[in-house]
Amino acid sequence: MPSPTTENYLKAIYALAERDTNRPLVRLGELATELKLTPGTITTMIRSLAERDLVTYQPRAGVKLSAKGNQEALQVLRRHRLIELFLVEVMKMDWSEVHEDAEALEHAVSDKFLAKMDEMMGYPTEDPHGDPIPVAGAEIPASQTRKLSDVPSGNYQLSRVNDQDPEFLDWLSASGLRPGTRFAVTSHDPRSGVLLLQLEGGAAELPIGIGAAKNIRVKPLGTH
Amino acid sequence: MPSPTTENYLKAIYALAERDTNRPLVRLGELATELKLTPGTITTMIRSLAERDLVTYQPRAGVKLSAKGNQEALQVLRRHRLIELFLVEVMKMDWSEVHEDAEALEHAVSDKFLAKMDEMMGYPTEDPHGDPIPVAGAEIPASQTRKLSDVPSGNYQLSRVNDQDPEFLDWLSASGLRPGTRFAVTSHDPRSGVLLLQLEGGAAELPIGIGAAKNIRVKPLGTH
DNA sequence: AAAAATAGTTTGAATATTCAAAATAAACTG
DNA sequence: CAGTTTATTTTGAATATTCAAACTATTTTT
Repeated sequence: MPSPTTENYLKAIYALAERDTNRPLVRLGELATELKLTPGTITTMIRSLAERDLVTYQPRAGVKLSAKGNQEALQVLRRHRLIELFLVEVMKMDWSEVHEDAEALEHAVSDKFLAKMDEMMGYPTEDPHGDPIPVAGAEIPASQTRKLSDVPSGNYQLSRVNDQDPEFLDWLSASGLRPGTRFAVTSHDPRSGVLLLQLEGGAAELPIGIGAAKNIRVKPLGTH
Repeated sequence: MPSPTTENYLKAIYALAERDTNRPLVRLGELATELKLTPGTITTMIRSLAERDLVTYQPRAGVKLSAKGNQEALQVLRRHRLIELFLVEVMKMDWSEVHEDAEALEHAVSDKFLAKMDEMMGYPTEDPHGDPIPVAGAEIPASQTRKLSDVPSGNYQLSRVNDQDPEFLDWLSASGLRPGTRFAVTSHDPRSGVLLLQLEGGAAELPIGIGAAKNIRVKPLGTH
């Protein structure tokens, strides 16, 4: 059984690789930032992960999850997301306050407890942020979504939110933006760095910065 | 925040002190057995706990929880027992399989999550084994119960079970013995080491060994 | 291409936790 | 009480994880 620390490294590598879709290698510096550790620590730990065949390590270039490491990472992710959903659905906690709790619990829940949660919620496939809940043994379908920051004007549905900052999540809910919400991008000004969204049923247009939009993934809808 | 390891030591000291009611000092050897660690390890760790004022340590004699250590221990116990009850009541897990899960989760749950569980179950005062759930800031009332192994013939109500072994717990439930169950002790033979119990509504008498009876605490009932 | 900036690695050290084995103290025994 | 047994402590060492600071490779600038 990998230690919590190991699990966190694998999760971070997975997340970074997915973030800027399909970068072949994750640089160690990114990991240092993500995990808030010093570069030297990362190098040391990555060496150890490589010895255990959890990652492929190319010194000075970066790391990549091995098949084994990927599987591990998906299991952690599954636990994390199932727990988040559980906290929101069953424990009635707010989606903005649920991430940290899940972060701790994901290293402590047994398979049995996990199975109970899963069953209790009817085998859900998405967590409260719209992220897919990996299933043991199954591939995660390559996401059909695009970053809100990269998208032309048109109609979209909010798919996932890749930022766990409670402030941000609160602002999102307050603005009516949740996974599943439909809206139109009415303008996108690269100079000011502001997009304007027209929510379904929303009166005024909602401005959102490019930086924030990077952490939001959307699914294009027909122009209907 | 004490580490999980620290929490486990404190919990173990508390449990051992309570077990043979009010021994002034817990010997390090008992701790070694309880925690399944070598004696040297215990000595080392106890020294560190003493430095942090969590215990009073008398070399070669034993340890005692300090006020601070006691408070810590009670908090861990509260978490543990609330979680056990939650797993049984809400997650529908069997009381015999719940201990290990709680053992892991007790170091990972946030105050918020704990509060939600507490509220959800209506602020319960006892866990599935009949053990009291400590409340922050409140004393635990000195238990009015006696060990089944020490008790004369008469009527009793099962109060607590101080053994987490799933086999044992399963046998107990199968025999109809749960916290709250009423029964009479009809005979107690110190030579054979067997007690006979007559369960309320139970047809035959139930024999139980002295060793097992030591881990069961009962409340005397009037001879009614 | 030499200089400067950036990213990554190495080294030496610290902390927390654990073990095995040797040393010591205390308790028990005849 | 001398000898043995048992409990505890000490010592030396290991593992996992982390840091700071010195060093090195790579990339970017000029």
